[in-house]
Amino acid sequence: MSTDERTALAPPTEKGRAMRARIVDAAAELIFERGIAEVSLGDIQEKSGASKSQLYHYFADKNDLLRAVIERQERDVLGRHRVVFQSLGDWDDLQRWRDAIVAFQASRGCRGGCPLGSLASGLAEFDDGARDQLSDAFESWVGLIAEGVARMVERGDIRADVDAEALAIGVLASLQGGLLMAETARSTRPLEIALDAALAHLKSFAT
Amino acid sequence: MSTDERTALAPPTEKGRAMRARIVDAAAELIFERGIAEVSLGDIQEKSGASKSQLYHYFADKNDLLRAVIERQERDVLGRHRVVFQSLGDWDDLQRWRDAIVAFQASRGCRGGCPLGSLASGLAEFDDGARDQLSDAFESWVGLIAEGVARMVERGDIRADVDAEALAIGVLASLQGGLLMAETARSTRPLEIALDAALAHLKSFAT
DNA sequence: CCTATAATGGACCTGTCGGTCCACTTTAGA
DNA sequence: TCTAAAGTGGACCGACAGGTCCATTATAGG
Repeated sequence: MSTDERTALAPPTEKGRAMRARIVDAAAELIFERGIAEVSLGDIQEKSGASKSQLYHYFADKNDLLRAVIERQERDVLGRHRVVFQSLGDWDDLQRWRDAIVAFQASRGCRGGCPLGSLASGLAEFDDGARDQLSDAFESWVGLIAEGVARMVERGDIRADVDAEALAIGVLASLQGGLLMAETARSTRPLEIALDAALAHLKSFAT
Repeated sequence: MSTDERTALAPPTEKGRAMRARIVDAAAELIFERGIAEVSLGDIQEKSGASKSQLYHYFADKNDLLRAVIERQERDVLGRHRVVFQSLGDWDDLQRWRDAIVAFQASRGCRGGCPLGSLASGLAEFDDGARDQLSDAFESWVGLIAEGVARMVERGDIRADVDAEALAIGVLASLQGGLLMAETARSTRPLEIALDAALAHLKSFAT
């Protein structure tokens, strides 16, 4: 599969934008808790209260809606992590970041992995456009983490000769793998261990 | 969803076992290259040369077949990694393990992630039985890696006070995350970096 | 050799999926 | 105030999914 047509991003009226958002939100939530394969347009209709014609009024087809869902999850996830990494102060901040993620997964009973990670796994071999989108999302995420690392370098917490981007990629990979294993085992333990290992690796570059 | 009935594992005749294996192989391959959602029984029929009645002769339903696929992939993947970790000699062996994984993904053009990882991501919120199965598979995998670490401890390469299982979990998480990111980006770079970070973390416990 | 069981082919059924269509109502703004 | 565009409801459709059924052919073992 490759890219299909795309509908205009923003409906002209307030009402339209609200409806469109409700649809995307409903789809995102359903997909997060069931996986892409188990969500039909009918389910999305029911949850959002939209009618069939509304779905096709705001989106060209199911893939177009899917892309909107990716966009939304990217905004959501990156937004939450941005506030951490753009003001990364010290090692304690990083530890708090780790703890917050673990606590969040625990609060969900370890149901569902990473909103972006599971989309990536489910769409990578199905829709090249979606894969590109998700690849960009991961890249931005890495950039965010790398910014935090760079800030710690500036502050003198981390050695100046490190490759901040590579470190960031390592951290994100540990997070993704940890989330997948935690979801599968329904236990936060693998996630905790994976994140601890990632942070320990970071700390090995402490000044 | 929860567990359904299961067919007897081994057909009585040689012919039957062969046909059953062909079906599972075809299903495994299709699912690996397209994802679970994009594979229908019809596709599996076509690829394996089996008829509808054969599918339902050897498997209770689609989920039963899916479970057989998981079993097969577990045997396959763990088998390949077992030969490495059950004879883990030194750091060079680990490096060769890393290189082999990277080379394998590269040879596939980074299409498809981990056969077990993508099944886990796609089935965790859909079939509890499958999730348990995959959770066990990950656990065995961790056990394998931990064995290797333990062997290096015995040889005196790694400090004796480490938690081998925790280290193994960290390594597997990095592998899973790295594979997912590599699949999404269609580049082995994230995988290389993730594995290098994991091995560096291991080496930080070198004697 | 004979018979019970395994293996096979494929027509067929039913539900559901993504997607189309058209008639109707609401709303913005000239 | 009038009208064009936006928004909405829902009947409808063809394709295809998973799954059932039954008739037929191979085959193993007494």
